[in-house]
Amino acid sequence: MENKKFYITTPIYYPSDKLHIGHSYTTVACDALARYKRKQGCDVMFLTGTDEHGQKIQDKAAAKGVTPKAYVDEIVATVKELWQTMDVSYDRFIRTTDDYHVESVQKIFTDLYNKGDIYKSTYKGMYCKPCESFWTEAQLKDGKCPDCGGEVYEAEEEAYFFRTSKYADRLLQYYEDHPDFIQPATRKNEMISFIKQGLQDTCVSRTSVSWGIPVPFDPKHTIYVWIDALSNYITALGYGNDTYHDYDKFWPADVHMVGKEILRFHTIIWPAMLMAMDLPLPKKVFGHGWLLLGGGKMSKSKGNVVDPVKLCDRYGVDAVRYFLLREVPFGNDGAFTNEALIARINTDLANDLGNLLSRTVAMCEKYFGGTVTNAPAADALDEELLSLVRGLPAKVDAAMEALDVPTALIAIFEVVQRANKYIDETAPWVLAKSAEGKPRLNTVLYNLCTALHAVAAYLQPYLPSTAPKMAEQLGLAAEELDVLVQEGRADAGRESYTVHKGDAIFPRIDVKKELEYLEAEDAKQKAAAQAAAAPEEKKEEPAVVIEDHEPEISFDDFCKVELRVAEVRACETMKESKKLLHLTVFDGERERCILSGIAKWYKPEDLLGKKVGIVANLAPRPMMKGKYVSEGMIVAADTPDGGCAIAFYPDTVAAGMRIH
RNA sequence: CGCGGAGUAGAGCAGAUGGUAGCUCGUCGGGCUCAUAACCCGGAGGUCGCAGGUUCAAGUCCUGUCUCCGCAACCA
Repeated sequence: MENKKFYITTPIYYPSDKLHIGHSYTTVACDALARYKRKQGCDVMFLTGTDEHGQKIQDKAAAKGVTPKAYVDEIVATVKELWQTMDVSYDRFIRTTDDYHVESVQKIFTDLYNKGDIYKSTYKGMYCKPCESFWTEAQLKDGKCPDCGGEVYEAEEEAYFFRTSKYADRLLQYYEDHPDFIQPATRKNEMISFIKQGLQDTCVSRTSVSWGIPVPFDPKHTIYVWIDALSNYITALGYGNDTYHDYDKFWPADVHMVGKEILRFHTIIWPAMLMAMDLPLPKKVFGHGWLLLGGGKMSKSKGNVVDPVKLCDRYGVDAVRYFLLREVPFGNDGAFTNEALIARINTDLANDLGNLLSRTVAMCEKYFGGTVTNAPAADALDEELLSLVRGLPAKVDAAMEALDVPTALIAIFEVVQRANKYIDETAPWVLAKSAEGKPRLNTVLYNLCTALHAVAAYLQPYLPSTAPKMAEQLGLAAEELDVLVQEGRADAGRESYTVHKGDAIFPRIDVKKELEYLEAEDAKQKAAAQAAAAPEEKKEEPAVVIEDHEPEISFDDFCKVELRVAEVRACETMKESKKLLHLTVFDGERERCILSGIAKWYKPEDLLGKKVGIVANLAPRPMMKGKYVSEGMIVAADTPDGGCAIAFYPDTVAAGMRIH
């Protein structure tokens, strides 16, 4: 059999903060696929890494008083630790700050420039010098700057653009010729309609961001995310550099696994770049759903991130891996809850799998001193169990080929469930009571061992540390599991099994106790996030770690922010927007219009007549394509649930009073 | 106004090409005792968001409508 190759990638993660369980989800899914392919004998390249450039990291590092590189070095160390903790078997880890990547990216950029697919242009628009802002014709107010009302003039702000628009037709054609390119299929239509709305060329350089790869022939420009980040999938193989030499072997990639939020970049910009470079396109891009928490996407500022390290420490890596791989339906969003996590561990792993192994091994020892021998299946019940076992490889393979990991696991657990039922049907403890029942008893236990042998073998990619434990109890060498998967068989047809009882592979969790513990932990974390989000709050809050500090400013700088009390004189929802409230406030001198993105949490009547704090000297901002101008900002604190809380002043405070 | 997704048993979800409404958890009842108070069987529970329409037949197709959630315009 030829040695097939398999190249799979995770997105490269942005190390502005520690990674959370959502990142683990993507990466563990890739790991399962990579491990499965390796077991089948494929030559696998599993790539992951970090995307380390850009403004946000530059800012974060500055706030912390360290260089960007030092900042990301620290985070990247935690990323690698996380993958080690979670048994992620990546073959290569790329950092966009790696020298070889930088070298390749500069070559790619130059190459595309020479081919005419990257061109230098300017932002179209009018520039207002005092505001340092560009405006489109539509945004201008009477031909003047909508911010300050000053004169604007055409300016020549340079930037490089990639000709994405040129490839629109070829992309659509490609989707049609390769119906499996975008997975799952439902997302394909979104991409098609996005292209049909008309593609803009992509801005691929910035002059305002310094933390990045310089454009080699024009160093005041920094290469902006797309070309830098997306090309990691080929630079990591040695494209354009001499550090690696696997490009010919592994490109095109078999799968780019990405979150649905970045699917567009991977199915439009990246393929267009490859077309421009005359390189083959990846075979599949899979946009998976999100692991939702409390109905929303996880985010650090909401204080609702789940730390995978904590979970692994408490429940074991394989339990967490199993939850991630099993709980989220194929291609859909899934919810993370403590209850669901514990339920999965208890029901599937402890009750079904762990207990099956335990009872089987216990009976082998109790009735036969540990050794059961092969005997022909004599019964319809035996055949039912064994045929399910024999059908397992095909089911798992079909699911894995479709990248449907949960279905592969379901197939494996069907065998587990059938085996538990088989025990009930054959009632070994009854057979054990009579001498004439002994041969039958041996057959039953032997068949159970066979089923468990198959289960352990096929579980390896998903539960890499559990499978060997099972093998040990079943008296199998680790290689004996591999042989089955490699040959696509499930019925080992072994002469005999000599088992050894061991510890429970998944101890059952006390649900009530555990939920109490987890809720206490969550509350702790929320309090920390709340305090971090509103550091100016009172001291009675528990002491917590505050992240996102701003750099120190002088008192004079603070005084530049004119905070004032204002009275809400009118407040309405807007038919044009679900998120905005349209407020008319009196600031002591005049009424002004403020649009605030708080409609989700406040009703007009909640605010009407109230005294609130506003930023009074904030530059007016045109919104809704210039239909409205918002003249200020309501002062509000973030809340842990992602909402916000507005501070109200007592009626005794007159509108217009300064807030310090 | 726009684009996309979703509304099916208490909860969470399946239900290509229309033909007796399924799964997991929970619940109720039973069985078993080898096993991690685990395992196995059975029952109850749904007018499939609402209103029309096509059809011998619609959760499944069509029209309208309500609600929820994302995305983009817009949360200074």
